[in-house]
Amino acid sequence: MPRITKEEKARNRQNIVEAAGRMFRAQGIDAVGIADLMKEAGLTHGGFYNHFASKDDLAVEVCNASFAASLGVLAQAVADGDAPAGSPLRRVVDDYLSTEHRDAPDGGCPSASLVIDAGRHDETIQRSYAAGVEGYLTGFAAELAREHDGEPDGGLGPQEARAEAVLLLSRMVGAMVLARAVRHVEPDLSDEILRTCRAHALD
Amino acid sequence: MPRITKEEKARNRQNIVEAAGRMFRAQGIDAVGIADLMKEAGLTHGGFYNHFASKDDLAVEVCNASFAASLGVLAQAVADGDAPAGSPLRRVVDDYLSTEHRDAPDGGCPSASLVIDAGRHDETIQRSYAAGVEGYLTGFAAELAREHDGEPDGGLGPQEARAEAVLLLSRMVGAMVLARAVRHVEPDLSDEILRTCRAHALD
DNA sequence: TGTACATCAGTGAACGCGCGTTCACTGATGTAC
DNA sequence: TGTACATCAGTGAACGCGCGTTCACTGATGTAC
Repeated sequence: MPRITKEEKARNRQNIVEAAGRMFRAQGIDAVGIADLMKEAGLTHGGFYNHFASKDDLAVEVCNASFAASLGVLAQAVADGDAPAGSPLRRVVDDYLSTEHRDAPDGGCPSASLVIDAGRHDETIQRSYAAGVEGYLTGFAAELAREHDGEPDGGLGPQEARAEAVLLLSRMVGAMVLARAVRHVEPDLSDEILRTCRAHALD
Repeated sequence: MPRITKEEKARNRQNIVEAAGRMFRAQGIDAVGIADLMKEAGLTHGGFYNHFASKDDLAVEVCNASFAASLGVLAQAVADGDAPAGSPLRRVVDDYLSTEHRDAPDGGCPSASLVIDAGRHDETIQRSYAAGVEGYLTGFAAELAREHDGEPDGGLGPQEARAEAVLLLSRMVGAMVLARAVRHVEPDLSDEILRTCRAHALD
């Protein structure tokens, strides 16, 4: 059958990245084999190296793509502005700390799903991860400053907004990894962690 | 040379658990091989199964032992009571979110080092992990209630203390895993995360 | 536009490696008498 | 207490397996003329 169209090759590559995005986040980078991955993308394992120099190479691209997608969702929520359901950050926090996000790590925030994998792999992966975290912090800080703008006490200064962003991300990531770690054996505890942090994340 | 004394066997077993405690926390359960482990304990790999039925079996014991040791430190801090440096919780938080704890995961809190490993392994490991988390929460809640006791506004009710404990643990675990994930490529960001959360963890 | 040929994406067998686990063996310890 | 023997912790080679990666091969696509 091969050789294949250029467009088809590009589509195959895209499929690999997307399959890896889901699988790496759900199971961890090391737990996913090239063969599994390629099967999920509808291909056989041998062709992998027509697209990527190595598994780590793919992991970097996946990390970048996952953060880009995730930050896009954040930006969209902000762009939608204040809705009946509350401020954009309120909605972001509620979505983030939802049971749906906990139970579907394959589509979720890479800050939480890749937090341990990042530190244990290539420097290039760590750099991609760190850049993603920085992106989250910048986005949060900007929105925090905006939402507190024009308040009686003068709102939030840039350093305060940044500090609040760091606190917010730490709480959300911590709550999510803990909730995921205990969810199979202590579902009530898992729910409690999400619920409590949802209620107080924006304090 | 073998056979060996009963006491010596017990000591060897203890050495294996301690070596695994350090290595699993520092590198992750999957990243540590039986051979590495046994070498660190001063033995050869073949003897492993004289002590444990499987690697997962050891991991459960290590998880239990790590949490027990870690909770012992917490209890000790509480027993020492209020010192010049501040309340027991103040000192626990400062130690937890210190750069030393970040840079020496092999001796640190298993809530943070094993948080991803737990969810990806045996149910028995998850149960051990969940029990450890529950232990932390109970300890934090008790101490929080104690420290707020006799305050003008009547202190903290049990549910409030429990909620504060959940928030506190989530913040500390989140800050620590994030700080560790970015420390090699963005040391300033890593320090910032710790510093900011240290300053506000007890708000 | 049509033809001849080079390219190269996909296939699936194969390679080398390291892993968790098993095994035959050794010889000092533990124990029965 | 002394002796004979069974036990069993440690050793290191070996097993089977799955991994990341490589390779020879195929045949449709892309391209040069």
